[in-house]
Amino acid sequence: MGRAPCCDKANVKRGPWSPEEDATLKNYLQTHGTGGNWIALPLKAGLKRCGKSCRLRWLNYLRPDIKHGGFTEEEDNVIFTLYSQMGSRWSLIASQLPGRTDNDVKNYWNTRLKKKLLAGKLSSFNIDNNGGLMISAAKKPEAAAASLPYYSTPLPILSDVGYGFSVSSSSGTSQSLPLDQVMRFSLSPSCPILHISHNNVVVVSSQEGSAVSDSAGNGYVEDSSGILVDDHHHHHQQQQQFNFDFPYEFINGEIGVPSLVDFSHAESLT
DNA sequence: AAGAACACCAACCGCAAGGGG
DNA sequence: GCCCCTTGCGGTTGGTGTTCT
Repeated sequence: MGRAPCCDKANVKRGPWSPEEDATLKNYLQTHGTGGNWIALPLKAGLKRCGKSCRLRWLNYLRPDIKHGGFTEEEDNVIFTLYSQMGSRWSLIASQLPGRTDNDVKNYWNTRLKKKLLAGKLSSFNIDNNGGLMISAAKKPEAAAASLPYYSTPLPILSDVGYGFSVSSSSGTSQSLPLDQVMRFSLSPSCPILHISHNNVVVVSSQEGSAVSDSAGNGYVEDSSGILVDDHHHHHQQQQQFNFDFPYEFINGEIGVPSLVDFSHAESLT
């Protein structure tokens, strides 16, 4: 036996809310409040809706302080900065944006902001007291020693950006990038962080299962864990794994590489 | 003009956390 | 400490509108 459903699904209305239902819910809440129990609320208010549905409708749409309409560039940058630090904690991100709901922020990110970021159109980011906003999947000792900030959340925003490596310039143009150029920046084995910029170029990794090749025609594939491997070695069961394993920082709106990064691993590619 | 593809977003679902008995 | 219930959250879905071919 699983958990009992929160309401009798056969006897509740689902789908879009009618203006009449909105008015009923709004009037009830403005008169009585939630009463501390959303589950019992629809019955008291005379609505044939699930309590969860009522709560969602109120929080995401009917609340008087909700801000409807487009996001400002300032809001974009707040969302991106916070997402970079904490990942998809939409409620926390939304709490920093008055009038915005977690659902709003989440939808906005998924439908627009990801693309905006990849097109290189985000104009500015916060730089913290240590001079950089760092993004990485794992703590790196050198960064810790240098007192650089680190965050444990990877950059999932890049997980579905497309296939192969591509380059977005700050002017918004995009082109594919030979892997041997990418490998100037892809340095050491272990963590699949896949986004980095250098000299105003942003490099974005591929999705799982895609393949890329360098200018000499050597093939590379991503293995089942999303790690980029040399296709030749892959087939000979001598896998070499190449990943980004260093912190990034935002410098003038670009993601930059701190000077402490050791590029020596890159040599193993050629 | 019509169908397909894409974009947007409201709403739903399931899970986890927290609180009360 | 355990169980049950409610709430809050994040991921996902599906309907609708818009743009493209």
